[in-house]
Amino acid sequence: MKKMNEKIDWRSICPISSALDVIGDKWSLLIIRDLIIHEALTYSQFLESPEQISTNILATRLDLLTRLKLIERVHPELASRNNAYKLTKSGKALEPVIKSLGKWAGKYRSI
Amino acid sequence: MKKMNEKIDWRSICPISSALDVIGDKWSLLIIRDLIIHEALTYSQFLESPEQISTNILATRLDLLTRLKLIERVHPELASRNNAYKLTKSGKALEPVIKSLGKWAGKYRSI
DNA sequence: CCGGATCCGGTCTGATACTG
DNA sequence: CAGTATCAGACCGGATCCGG
Repeated sequence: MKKMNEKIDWRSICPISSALDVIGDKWSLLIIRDLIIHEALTYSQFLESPEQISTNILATRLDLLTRLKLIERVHPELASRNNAYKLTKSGKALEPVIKSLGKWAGKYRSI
Repeated sequence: MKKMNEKIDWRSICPISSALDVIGDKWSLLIIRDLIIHEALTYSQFLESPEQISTNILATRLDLLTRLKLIERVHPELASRNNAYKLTKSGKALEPVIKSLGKWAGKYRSI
């Protein structure tokens, strides 16, 4: 551990390491972005996203995000066919993060 | 360093995709976090971070972030020895993103 | 068809050793 | 101190296959 003698609030920044399994992955964030925009999406609807995620990657990410409880099935009682995914409460709570990220990108990474 | 995936550039359309070049990578984000906290750090100081980045990864990430103009050398006129890195203006502008991410992690991901 | 699972070549990662 | 070189293994992603 490093010394903590700064003015910035360390505790609001340090948990970043724990968030890395979510935001440290490109595809996971894109899935969350899509769900923020569209509320609920099926497996094949994710595949239609412009970024062209491949099926195996999508499957592993959906599984990961489900186990992390950031997303969940819209109708858990149904079979997988035509079942959609939506954000959980903690998944929705990422919206400010994604929005501030989008704001930054629009300002500093526009072409 | 070469581009990792040279396909159709959807990043020009979606700002989030464009931002994922930076924050879609675990180590890049940690480097930026460290620089937000410490203002300026040398190569070996990065290596002391608790996450234990390895030397080759650190070198490639510092190079990537420099080329993206998110970080820069504190004394460009000096040789690399004892030279530190700091955030550029656009790098600093990521602070709100990182803070909101930290806030989310602190609330929804137990430390 | 839909929601994945499996296979496989190629790329990237990261621990370690090494160099100026 | 600030990086390279190396190399095995993990991971990505495209194609294909499979169960319901």
